[in-house]
Amino acid sequence: MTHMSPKIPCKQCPLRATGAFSANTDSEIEFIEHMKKREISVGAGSSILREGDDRKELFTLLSGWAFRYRTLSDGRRQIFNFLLPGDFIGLQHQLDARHPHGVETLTESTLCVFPSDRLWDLYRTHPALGFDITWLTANEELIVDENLLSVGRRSATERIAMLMIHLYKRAERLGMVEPDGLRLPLNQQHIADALGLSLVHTNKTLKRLNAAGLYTLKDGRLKLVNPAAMARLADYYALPLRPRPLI
Amino acid sequence: MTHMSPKIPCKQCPLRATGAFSANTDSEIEFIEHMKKREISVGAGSSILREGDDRKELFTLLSGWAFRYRTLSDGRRQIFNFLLPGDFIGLQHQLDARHPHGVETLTESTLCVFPSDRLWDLYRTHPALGFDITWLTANEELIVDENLLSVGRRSATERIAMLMIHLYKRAERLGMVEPDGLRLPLNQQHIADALGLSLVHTNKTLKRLNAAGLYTLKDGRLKLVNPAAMARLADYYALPLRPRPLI
DNA sequence: CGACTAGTTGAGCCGATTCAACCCCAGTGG
DNA sequence: CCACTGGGGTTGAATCGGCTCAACTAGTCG
Repeated sequence: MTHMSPKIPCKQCPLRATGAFSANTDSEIEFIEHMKKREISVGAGSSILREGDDRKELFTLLSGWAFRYRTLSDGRRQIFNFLLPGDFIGLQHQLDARHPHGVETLTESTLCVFPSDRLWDLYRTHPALGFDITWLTANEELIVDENLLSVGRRSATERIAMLMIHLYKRAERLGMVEPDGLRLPLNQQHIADALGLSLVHTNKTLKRLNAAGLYTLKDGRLKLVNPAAMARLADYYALPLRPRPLI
Repeated sequence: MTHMSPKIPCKQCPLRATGAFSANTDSEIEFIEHMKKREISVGAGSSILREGDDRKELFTLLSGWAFRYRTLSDGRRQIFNFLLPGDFIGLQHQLDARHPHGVETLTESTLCVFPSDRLWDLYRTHPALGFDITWLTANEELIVDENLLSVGRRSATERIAMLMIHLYKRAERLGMVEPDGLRLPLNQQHIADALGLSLVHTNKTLKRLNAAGLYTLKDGRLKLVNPAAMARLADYYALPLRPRPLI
């Protein structure tokens, strides 16, 4: 299921064309390109990192959806976050011999692969890129904080509203929302595992929100019928969107 | 409640003497010392960062306990993590004009204060320190991940076991565990808010764990009577302890 | 002596869980 | 061509973990 693809030059990176990312100097882009060992394409449901792995590679998700998760020894699973194009993967696996998380794709995906032994070079020769990596890490933490707030203190209905609006906004920023809606590759089990709910209760809550006219979902295409009501439900505040770094 | 204290030279930093932190070069320590604008001492229950603040300062907790939290508009509060000496505070507040979290002390504390406008200098002139900041950020994220797993997928009993063992190990590493136990400055409301539980249920669950002989708590001194049983309950695995960076 | 904070306990309720069917549909293989 | 299979979704019923409400205790501080 994994193939090497022809390596896309970073200067022509399709992500940079979206305008969602901050600009880099030519020298920085050259460095990233040099650091990029290869590019892989995988199918839906592929493991990128396994729990307990000590793989020494870093990734940028170039296209597709994925998620980070961890399971308890009896199989209970918690999804920490969903990953969208531009997200950086694998830092935690480098820093520590910790029991880290797993990463699995939800759709066909392509990833840029970076050997971690060049990470130090990156900090040394291009401090601005080092800064960017810190930014990405801190940003990932903000999202996990937000999820923790949901799971700890929001009701099932509020959690689902929060997840939908949050994913929708992130995807929108990347230009992934098409006229007929946003292609959502999650099934209800993923939603349940991200929100700390059971599958059955997730199903019933989804139906209730749907019946209340807050969203439509046809053939995996999500549309928010009443984003304002959804945001109110979730106690969500839209944030000013600024370009974010891309490695 | 806030005073400036005589600035402790970083070379004689009491935290570095614990052996829990990785060594730095003289030049790095000098830089940190130069960047450290001042040192503040605050009482228990002081706000270091408020939600919504856009304060442009960074902190290292030098002594004492604190916690990071966020509240929903109707007052429900989620504690993301407890902060111990050596923890770095305030990065998220720099990166984004986001609704970030608040930080509040649990005990009298002292903090090193760094102006954030020298952060870029740090990356530029001492890339190893930049790397360290990324490490600290990624580490903080690991802890939040772990908390999210607890709140999402563990039972009340398991969550409390996890919190106790986790805090105990972190404090132990810093040499904060004394013969009569670990001084725990949390009340049951803090525990409830960290674990996504109600106060009443937290109380009952604590009593049950106590009656089961898993821990004792007298005058705020925590002792784990049966750490192995506690770890089994929480599905917790001890990790190899390696020195961690200190800024 | 209030007044306040932190902890404790019982009763009743409800949101969410588990268990168990059942449906639909896209493959797949005989 | 159709029977079989498996993944996802849906639904009802019974149960339970954790919630809310409410009251009470112990200690501390002014």
